[in-house]
Amino acid sequence: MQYKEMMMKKAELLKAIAHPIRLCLVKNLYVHGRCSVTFFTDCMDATQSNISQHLAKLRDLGILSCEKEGRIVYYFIKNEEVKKIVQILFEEAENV
Amino acid sequence: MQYKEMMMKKAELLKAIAHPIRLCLVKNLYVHGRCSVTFFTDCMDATQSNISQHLAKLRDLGILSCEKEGRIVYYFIKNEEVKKIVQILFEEAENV
DNA sequence: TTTACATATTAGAATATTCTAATATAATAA
DNA sequence: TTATTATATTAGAATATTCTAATATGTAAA
Repeated sequence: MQYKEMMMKKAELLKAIAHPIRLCLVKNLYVHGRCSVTFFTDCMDATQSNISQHLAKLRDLGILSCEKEGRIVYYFIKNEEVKKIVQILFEEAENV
Repeated sequence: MQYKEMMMKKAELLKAIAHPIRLCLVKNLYVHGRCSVTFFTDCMDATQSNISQHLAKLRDLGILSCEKEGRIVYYFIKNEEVKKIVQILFEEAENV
């Protein structure tokens, strides 16, 4: 891969999680492993539509993946680099 | 610090480096330790003005710091979290 | 004491992102 | 069936980001 292209790809990865709501989504998924959309809608201060849009963005970029069980959709982190970054960002933090 | 506030701060940190040029800046600084503005202007495909603006943004956020020697300004990474993230992103990469 | 060099600043058009509101879809329960 | 629950999609206004072009500032060499 070319240098410039790599910078664009890595920057895109960072940009995907560089938003308070999306960062909160991936942090919860890092901690809990697997969460439903309703879980996020309940614990976060955002509408269902907005949560769903942010999840879709992360899914489209291949950062998250999901499994449907009945009418509940469970999300989880697919990208290992993202897991490492989340770990670094919150390793000394007390809150979950 | 409150949970939401922390998410905003961490997301802001990520957003600062979530751009191809700024990521390239911090990666070079991670590898070389200390670089002049001209160094970046030469090695990157962007105008002097644009490089300077991106450096200013990173400086304003406390991610970079700089020292002036004569008419040359040398930049370096101040934020340790950013160093760790850059390391993770490029640890397996062959290009520098 | 002017010229060249190194870097910073400003303004604003072009582009991208974000959220809200409304609606759609798909699965289960009544 | 019909209603309810869980999630997704769409449109578009509001806001933020990015780059270019022009100019300013500070330092050193001629």
